[in-house]
Amino acid sequence: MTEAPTKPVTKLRKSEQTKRAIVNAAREFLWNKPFRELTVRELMSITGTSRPAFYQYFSDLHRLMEHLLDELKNEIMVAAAPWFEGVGEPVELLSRSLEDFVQVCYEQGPFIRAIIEACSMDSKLESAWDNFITGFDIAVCQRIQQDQAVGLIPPMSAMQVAISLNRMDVGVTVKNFGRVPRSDPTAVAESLKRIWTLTLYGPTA
Amino acid sequence: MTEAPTKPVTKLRKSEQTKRAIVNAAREFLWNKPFRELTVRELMSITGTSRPAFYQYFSDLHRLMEHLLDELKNEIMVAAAPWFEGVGEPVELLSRSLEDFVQVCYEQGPFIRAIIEACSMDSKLESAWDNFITGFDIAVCQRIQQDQAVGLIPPMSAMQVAISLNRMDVGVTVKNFGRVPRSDPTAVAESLKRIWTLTLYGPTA
DNA sequence: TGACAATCTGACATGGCGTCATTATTATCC
DNA sequence: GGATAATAATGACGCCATGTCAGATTGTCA
Repeated sequence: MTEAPTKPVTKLRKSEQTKRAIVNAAREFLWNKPFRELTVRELMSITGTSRPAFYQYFSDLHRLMEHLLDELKNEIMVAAAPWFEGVGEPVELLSRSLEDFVQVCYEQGPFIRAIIEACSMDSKLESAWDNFITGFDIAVCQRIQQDQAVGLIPPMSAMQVAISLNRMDVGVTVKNFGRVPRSDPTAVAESLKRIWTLTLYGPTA
Repeated sequence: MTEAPTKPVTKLRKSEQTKRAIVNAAREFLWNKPFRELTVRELMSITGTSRPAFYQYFSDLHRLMEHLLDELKNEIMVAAAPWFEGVGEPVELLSRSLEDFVQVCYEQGPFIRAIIEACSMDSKLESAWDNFITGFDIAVCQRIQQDQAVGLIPPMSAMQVAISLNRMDVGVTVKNFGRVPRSDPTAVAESLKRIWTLTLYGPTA
């Protein structure tokens, strides 16, 4: 995904290996400590190699976070897919999607928080995150309009509601799963499911 | 509020004046540019005085943001008060509180965003913000439980729902009002009112 | 083995930060 | 109004993290 297509197949063993080591070190660090305390020196001291070596793989720490964001995107998209694409009982689908979504957020909580915190410090990363979540807004909006067309969801500003519910998910994730020890994901999922379904489909739980 | 009670009344003219100038310069800056671009040098160049002078009033930029947070707290509290304390039709009160709340968020949007962004960079400011919003969580939670006791709000985890709805408000504020040009506050308020009332009081709009 | 490319490193320049000791400016009192 | 004490502002300093070299080291082929 990040690879250029015209790249020789051989000779990249060691390089990829070191890059992976850096990413792992970052994950290890960010699981327990906030992004603002992450420094290139400390990060590379975890991996064992020297500080300038970092810049061979990422132009700065924010690019590293962009890499984490890319990896996160995939996981999230898979989890949320059912409600977006699926045919079947909408309330049921939404419920399942939210459960899977919350599960991913639980597992990735500290990383998600780190990415969001890093956004405040870098313009490009901020744009990348904004693109990601705006895509989500649009997807939810379309799904709402789809169900509105068949009368399942009452008239309302689909986009505004989509934005609101998505921002809620993000905030709830950061609050409950952003730092270890994390909250119980079941209770969080229950609450989110209630708000989403009540807002969109009314009292049909 | 920030003043110590045992302070001589005289002799503070010039000092307060300069401090005010710094805060104003910060507001001017943050209305258009993100917090990460705010530097002590540039800030003081707006006021005309030299860089070290800044440290006579704030130990660093984050303390300055803490000051903005204090000023924000007051405005928000006043706006949200009706639903919290008031007696009367709960749905009506909630509706009014949300409208006033959204109005404040609209007016203060870029500052709110700046405060939140600054939180990522400073542990103390982060705590201050967390205390603020946690207080809000508790207040909302209590209000929910109060209405649950009389059967107006169905059984649900009051605290989880309070947290979720509050995080939604924050996220929506940052998204819609965080940068100029800002969205139309009426549409935003409509959407929030819908979600809050549907979630808590069911279809009674 | 020789030599070429990939990878790493020590050393440097930059820029913002926060803190002095010192100077300039107020404010107060006689 | 002028002297004096308190308060405010300044220039210069050291610190720390960053990002970038040129050069050394490593690994891999012919």
